[in-house]
Amino acid sequence: MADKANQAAAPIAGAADEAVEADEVEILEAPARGSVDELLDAGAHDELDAMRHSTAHVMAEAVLDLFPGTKLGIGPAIADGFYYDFELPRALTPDDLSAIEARMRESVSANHPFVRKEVPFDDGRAAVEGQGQGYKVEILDDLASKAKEAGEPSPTITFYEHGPFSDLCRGPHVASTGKIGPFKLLSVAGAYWRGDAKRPALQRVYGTVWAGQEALDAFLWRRAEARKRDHRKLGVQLDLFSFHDVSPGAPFFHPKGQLLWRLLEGSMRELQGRRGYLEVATPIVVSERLWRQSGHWDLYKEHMFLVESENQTFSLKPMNCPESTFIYRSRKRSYRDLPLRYNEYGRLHRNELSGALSGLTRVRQFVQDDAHIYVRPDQLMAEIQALLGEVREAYGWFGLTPRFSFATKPDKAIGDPALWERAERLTMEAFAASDISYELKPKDGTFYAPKIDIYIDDALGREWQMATIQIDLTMLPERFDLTYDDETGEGVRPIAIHRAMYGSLERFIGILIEHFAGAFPLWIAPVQAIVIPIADRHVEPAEELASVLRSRGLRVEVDGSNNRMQNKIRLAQEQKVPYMLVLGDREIEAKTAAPRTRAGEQQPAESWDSLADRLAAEAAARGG
RNA sequence: GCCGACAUAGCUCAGCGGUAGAGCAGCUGUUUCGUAAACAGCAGGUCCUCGGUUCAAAUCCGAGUGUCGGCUCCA
Repeated sequence: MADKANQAAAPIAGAADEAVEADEVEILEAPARGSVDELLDAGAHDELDAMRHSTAHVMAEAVLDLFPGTKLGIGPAIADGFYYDFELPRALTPDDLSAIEARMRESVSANHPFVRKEVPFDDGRAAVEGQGQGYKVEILDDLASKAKEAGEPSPTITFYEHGPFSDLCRGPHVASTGKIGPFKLLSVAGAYWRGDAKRPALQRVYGTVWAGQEALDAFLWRRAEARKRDHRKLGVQLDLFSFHDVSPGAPFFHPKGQLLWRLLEGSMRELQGRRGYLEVATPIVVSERLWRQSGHWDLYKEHMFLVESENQTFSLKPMNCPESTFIYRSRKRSYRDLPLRYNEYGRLHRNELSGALSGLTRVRQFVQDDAHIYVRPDQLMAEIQALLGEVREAYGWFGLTPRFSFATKPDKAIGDPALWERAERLTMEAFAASDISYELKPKDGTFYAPKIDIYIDDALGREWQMATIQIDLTMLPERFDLTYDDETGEGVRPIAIHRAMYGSLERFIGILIEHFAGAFPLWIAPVQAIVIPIADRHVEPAEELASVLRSRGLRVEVDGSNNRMQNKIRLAQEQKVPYMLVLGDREIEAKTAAPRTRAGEQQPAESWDSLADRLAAEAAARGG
């Protein structure tokens, strides 16, 4: 992102350089003011970035003013705002943030111009060192050594000044502090200098700034909305799952959460059955010998849970792939056997850092809807095409539109280059044949496989990486010595495709909760309809109606409590039950029901049977 | 793992050195109601755990556990 921003900013910086020759000093023009949408439409994202970066400078000015002696780290523009890393004598509190914000507003009101100064390297380094800004000195020394490696002299460096504040900075900036739009400081968090746990921990202050008040408000609304939809909160509210300290990083699924899980799993099983997958199950506790053979032992050991027994070391499997090869090799395979599609709902354990755990999205154990497909090289393209179709179908169940990326051979890759070339070409042809566009990510594949990643944007416009398809040319086939006999009886290596559609079921459920804000589509709603009898005398008919609906496979509850109807509706609404069926004298007499949807829509009354047929059909159709 | 914050009833939170509180949920009773909260009563807590300071600790200090915000989107 920052790289992109910097590249995009390059022409501006170039123009500035020319002006510098004429005048020594260049003031960059401020971006045109307007809504963020206008800026984006105008392709002016980098100008918004310039403003964000400028705001970071103003924040640094304020912090330096309030906490003299503060050492500055870096302060870039980021996706929705900016941050700056500081080394401070004490931890910042929320009150400090307000004080910093107030001080920043003064600087903005003063409308200090941003002034660009270009100085020879050594002078700049001396100045920074004189200010006691050790981190900046380190940045400069890195620049110098990089230049030296490239056989170039130390570069000229630039400072940006506004008012009393001066900072080593590549720019660009807005013309003056007054051009900074409405902003807000958001949070403070720890961050290592250069992301390195061995280096000092700095305090990172995050803020956001936008071109206009509406844009800031919209951002803050999205942020608040995301908080409301937080799956950790909704999971408790909707009684789907809970977490307990006896097993950090692992959810306890309640009946409704487990039901949701089984519906997702069932739907995928149905698709896989149609596509000729064969479900397998492999052991969870596996000898370390397997991981030595697969190569995971060296690379992944510290993330594995180890178990000792009778002088042997076992691990809880962190991935399924090596084990499916044992099934492949359990008998001699013929070219006629392929493609062989093994799918497995395997429970995996990965010992993530305790600080990295978070709800359902970062867990220590999860289930992957994994599959390993062994194909002949001549079957590769057709199989990829089929897989792309599977992705589209499965994501369609949730009304999600998948986006695809394709990552090709990295520099340090293993395996036959000709095979790589062929696999990449066939994959691109499969995309073309499926009429699917994709983003090409050159050299971004894994060391053993070109890789297709699938992304979605959720209801709040957040991007999530979901499914993945890896075309494994060498890892499983070579390391586990997989072969099949071709027409001439000669042993040939198959290609192994690793694929997961949901990825981790846990994470997928977390994303669905946030995407739908807990209001699941009918087909996965744990309770699809609730019958609400108005008075006691209506409870028995309510049970009758529920039976009719249940006989069509619908998941139905009856609220037989002595609450008032209004309260029953409110509770059902809070549980995001798709259909509420209020039953009183009128309905019972006519044997009808008039559904109220959770959106508050009142649907016309219809007979119990036709209602049951309609809802059952809606559920069977899946779809978000 | 590291930095910072937080941990009080099932949930959301108040109390911040002097015997533990509210709303919601729960239970019991009354109410039988027409599309987002009927009324009353009752019950509910090793104030995360362990240690320390103090006449006295939910409150202050230390350690542990868990949760939350982060830990290159690089001048």
